[in-house]
Amino acid sequence: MSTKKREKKEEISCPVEYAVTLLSGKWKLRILHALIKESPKRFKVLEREITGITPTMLTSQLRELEEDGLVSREIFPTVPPTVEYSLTEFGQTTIPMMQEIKVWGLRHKERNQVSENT
Amino acid sequence: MSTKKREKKEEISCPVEYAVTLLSGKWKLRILHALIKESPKRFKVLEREITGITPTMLTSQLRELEEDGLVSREIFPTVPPTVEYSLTEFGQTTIPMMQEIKVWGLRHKERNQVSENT
DNA sequence: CGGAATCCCTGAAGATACTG
DNA sequence: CAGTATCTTCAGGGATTCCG
Repeated sequence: MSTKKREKKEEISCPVEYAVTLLSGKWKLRILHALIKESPKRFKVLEREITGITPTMLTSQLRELEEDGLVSREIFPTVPPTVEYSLTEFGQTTIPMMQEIKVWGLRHKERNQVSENT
Repeated sequence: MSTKKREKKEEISCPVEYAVTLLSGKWKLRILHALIKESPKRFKVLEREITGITPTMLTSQLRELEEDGLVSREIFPTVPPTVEYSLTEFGQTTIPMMQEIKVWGLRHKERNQVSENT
């Protein structure tokens, strides 16, 4: 059953809380990032790219991103099954946000390293 | 003990993963958001503003934000103890990112509501 | 007021096995 | 290949209590 605690999205007022609700977790942003870099991508490609994720988690996170309209899923009835994931048009609206997150991540990383190395 | 799983930050290469590691969780972004809106703020003020958070969580999240250099803590030895939290200079580098997150949250919220309410 | 410490429970997520 | 289903574990986080 995919009935989780995600159905009370309507009651949220704060936009930040809203975004957090949709994007929190270790993997959502990583998946979006991978799809922003290149899309569509196959399941296995995502799995290899997102280091540390398990297939189970990848599936569940992709499903949630799909539910939220950020990612679309296309199945090709080939003999070895092929499934491709793409950013939807709405998913692409996350690009500026993801860009800022990436920039900030870089900054913090550098900051951390100068204070820890040498 | 504050020994959590957060000490392997140095091994992370992906900037997005980096940011996620530092900001994941329901509360970090909410706290930053609250402090961006106004800073410094007292513990109780934060607790009231961030609906749903428990004092325990607020404390622990503030400690982690402090460790990561995003937030600073100042104690005033008044009779009823006063503790104020502020964004550090580095914490203020999150402002553009937070702004994008907020903007995106607003977008998604509106999008959701038109498809759910008449 | 602003915490720290403790107890406890739930649910997130890993491992494994099986299917189309 | 791309999943689904099940079982189990473990730690995040709530409630409560106590302290400076």
